[in-house]
Amino acid sequence: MDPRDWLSQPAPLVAPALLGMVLVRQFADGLQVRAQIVETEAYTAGDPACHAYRRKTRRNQVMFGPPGHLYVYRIYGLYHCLNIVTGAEGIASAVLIRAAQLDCLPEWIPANKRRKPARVAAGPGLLCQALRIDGSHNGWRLERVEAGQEGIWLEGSPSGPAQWTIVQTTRIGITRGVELPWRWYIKGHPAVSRY
DNA sequence: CTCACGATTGGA
DNA sequence: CCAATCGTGAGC
Repeated sequence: MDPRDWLSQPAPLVAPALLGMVLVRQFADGLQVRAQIVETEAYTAGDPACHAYRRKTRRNQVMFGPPGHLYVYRIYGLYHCLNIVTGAEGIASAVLIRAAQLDCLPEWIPANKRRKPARVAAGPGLLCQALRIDGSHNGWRLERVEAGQEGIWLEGSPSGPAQWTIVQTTRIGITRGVELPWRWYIKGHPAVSRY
């Protein structure tokens, strides 16, 4: 299935389907880091917690664009958060990738002995740090590129093998739209940001 | 133009 | 519990 097709569904449908899929981060030097998505949240037009709730602005404009692109924003002036744009073009909708399990430990990860290797991407800010994703990637399209080129893409099938129990809860860290149950994670997974 | 605040994190 | 740190955008 063409990724563009299923990503054009509303974020609350795409978010749980992304669990278990692998976000592949490839660098120009040939290094590839694979991150299995274990926690997601959905944000949509009409959702008071969504950055695009009020209107289209320079920051949120990517969310109004076609699905399959990246919406990356800076948070607290310190970190970045990665979203995958979903839904029909013209309607703001995106899935926040909150946590993932990496297949290796990148050398640029700050040597913090307190954090277990399984948890280097256990949070949206940490995930962007681990995959070296920042504002320069805002608007990028999920697209497999050849070796030697920088790129970000998804692998695996949506809602792949139902080998885990998926838990659905309310979202984390927001002050509006707190009642919407639009957070999903793989039950018991060590890389989930918070339980 | 101003200024309060945030889809976070790490440390006290 | 609280500070770090700064772009955004709502409101004047």
